[in-house]
Amino acid sequence: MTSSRATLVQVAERAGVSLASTSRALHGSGASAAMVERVRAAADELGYSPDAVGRSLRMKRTFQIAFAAADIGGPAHVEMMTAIHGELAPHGYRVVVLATGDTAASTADLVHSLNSGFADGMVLVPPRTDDLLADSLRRRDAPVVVVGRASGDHGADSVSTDSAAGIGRAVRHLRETGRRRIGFLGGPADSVPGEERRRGFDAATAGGGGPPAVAEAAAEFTVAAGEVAARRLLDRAAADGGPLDAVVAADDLLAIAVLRAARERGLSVPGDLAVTGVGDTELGRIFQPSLTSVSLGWAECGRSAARIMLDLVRGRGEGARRVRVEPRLIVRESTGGAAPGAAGDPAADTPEP
Amino acid sequence: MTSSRATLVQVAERAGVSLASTSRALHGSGASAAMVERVRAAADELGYSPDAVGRSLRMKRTFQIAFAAADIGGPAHVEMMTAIHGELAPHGYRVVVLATGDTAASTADLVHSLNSGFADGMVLVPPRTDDLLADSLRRRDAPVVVVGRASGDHGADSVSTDSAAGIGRAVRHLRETGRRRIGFLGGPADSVPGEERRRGFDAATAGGGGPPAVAEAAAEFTVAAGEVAARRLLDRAAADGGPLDAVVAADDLLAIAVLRAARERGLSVPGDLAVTGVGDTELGRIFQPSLTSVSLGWAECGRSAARIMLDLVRGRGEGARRVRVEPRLIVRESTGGAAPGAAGDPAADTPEP
DNA sequence: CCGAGGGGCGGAAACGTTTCCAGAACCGCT
DNA sequence: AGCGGTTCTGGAAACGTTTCCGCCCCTCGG
Repeated sequence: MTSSRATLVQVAERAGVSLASTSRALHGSGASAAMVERVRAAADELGYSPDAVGRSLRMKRTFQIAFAAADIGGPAHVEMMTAIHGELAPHGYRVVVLATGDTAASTADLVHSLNSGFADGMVLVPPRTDDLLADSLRRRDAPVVVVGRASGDHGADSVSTDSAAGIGRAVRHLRETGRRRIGFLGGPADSVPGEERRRGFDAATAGGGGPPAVAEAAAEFTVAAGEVAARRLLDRAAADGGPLDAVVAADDLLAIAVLRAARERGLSVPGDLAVTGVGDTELGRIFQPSLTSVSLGWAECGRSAARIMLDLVRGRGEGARRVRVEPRLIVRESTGGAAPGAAGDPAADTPEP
Repeated sequence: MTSSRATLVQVAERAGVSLASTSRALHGSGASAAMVERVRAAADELGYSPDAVGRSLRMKRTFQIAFAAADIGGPAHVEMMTAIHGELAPHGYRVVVLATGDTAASTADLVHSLNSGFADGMVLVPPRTDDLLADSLRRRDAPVVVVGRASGDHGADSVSTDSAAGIGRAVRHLRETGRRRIGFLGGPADSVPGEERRRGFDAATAGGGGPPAVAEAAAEFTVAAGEVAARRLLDRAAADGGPLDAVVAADDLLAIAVLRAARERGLSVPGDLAVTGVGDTELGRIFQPSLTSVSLGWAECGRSAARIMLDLVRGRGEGARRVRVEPRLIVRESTGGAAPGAAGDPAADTPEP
């Protein structure tokens, strides 16, 4: 906290030239070499650094992009945020993080707050959607890229992964490796991912000839909640149609909960029970047994969203784009895949598209 | 992207009152009830929302706080960021995330960039420190709170945990539970945390009567790098003074690497080998066996830093504060502690201060 | 009834920057 | 020498807001 900062006018005075020339010399073009030299020197002497706010006011651009999600600490959002930051920072954009809150209404409020112009655009991961949110999206002043399926036709661009199809791949993989009785451990049914993944499981198991598929839902996407639901799931299946030989979980944390419940009951994984998760998180990669998981490509979603956003704020928006990132199944030990040589080494994993 | 936004002048015209009164009616005080009513109505009709940039220019406050760390995706930084956001958002402040880069020089640049005034202050987690950074901190225009030990006396406030003392607690705990030959698996020796934790281990084991302590350092704080170093550590100890019965790792990821290496060699944990980590990450809580770990209270660090920052930007800065967060040892299965009833349930853990 | 005080309002000046516009200087060409 | 064109410079006007400073008028106390 030394002195109060030098302004452009002071630099101009010191250099003995006009304000306009000073500005041009520092940032714009159309200044002579001598002028640039002279102004640079004056600026250096004064320790001048341009004021971001003044510049924003004039240029009507803040060089900031907002990233909003319900829980900014969750692995999915962290991965996206990191990717977004990595994509945006080299172009001179800053990332400001916001929390949507759990409801669609609070999310709509957040979108509305963007109208105060503190950022040039927003990458939004809505936890839930409804008409109110769609309305809010339609009335926005700045570009918004929605990550994940968002209901209604707000005019916003979107990036999403077909997690339902991803679940389908997990089910197919289990069938192909000889599993017959597959259970589903889902998440909160009223959340965007919870609903979609459940739908994927139902679609993948519909029309199968065997005993009806059994499903349970955890109250939250956490190991603790998952463990309770996993016990219920295993018990219910055993009592009603025979024990499961595979569980598809809607999330890696839930899958790990299944792993723990299985160990409680003395079931070996993948011998007695195969388990798959969703998200391809570091946790699942490192856990023992390592976890077969549907990768939703969060980092890639983030990158795509950031790139679209960059186009939009630069005025290259041609209609609402809808980018889809392909889910991939990463086979590891929990469904009988090979143990990776070194943990965290992606080359050792077996992608199965 | 409907129409371009309404400004305060337009609201004033519509309400038929002066600009000054309009501003007062909406935000300030000293406006009659009738005036407030009238202006509110006009603002609503026009869908007015105040411009953040204009306001910032005038008020010389952006209502933004920067959070900067080397890898914003790491568990420590994520936990801090979440805590900072949680503390700041209710007071109307936004959080913008920045990456420092790996070196002290790039960190210094980042601190310098704060002089452009895009944020009112910065919470900084420097990956490495040197005189250049200290200089940069001394010349800053906006308040900075440094998290973690930062060398030199820059005048900035700081929040840190004595991780060296935390390592000491881990060593004491191992001694008290009958471990005799304790090894250390450290991180990069030239990083701030790597250096400090190594120092803590040396201090805790100095003067012990037994065979000299054995230590290895991983190239990075990752499981993969840790596994390589862990194998070296176990081999070297066995060849030179007898096998270890405990390993203190400088990080939870490194501790998990030790767990894997132990399993490779058929060592039971905690039977043959006790293992402790640092960071009390979710990964360690969930892993099997669950990991005894030194909690550095990252969330608390973040909260404290945010609170100090809030005081600073509000002008209540009385000299450089140095807050210390106490490390706590969380005893779990990997050193013989009880298995938690449900994963992630902190009440089931055994804190040992 | 008069003066002091205060609450409420409007005019205008900032805050720091970029950029439009007009003018000046200079160059090359006929 | 005259003229069209290019290159550079300076003046001034925004951008949207808050707040200082007068001014008016009302009220209250003497």
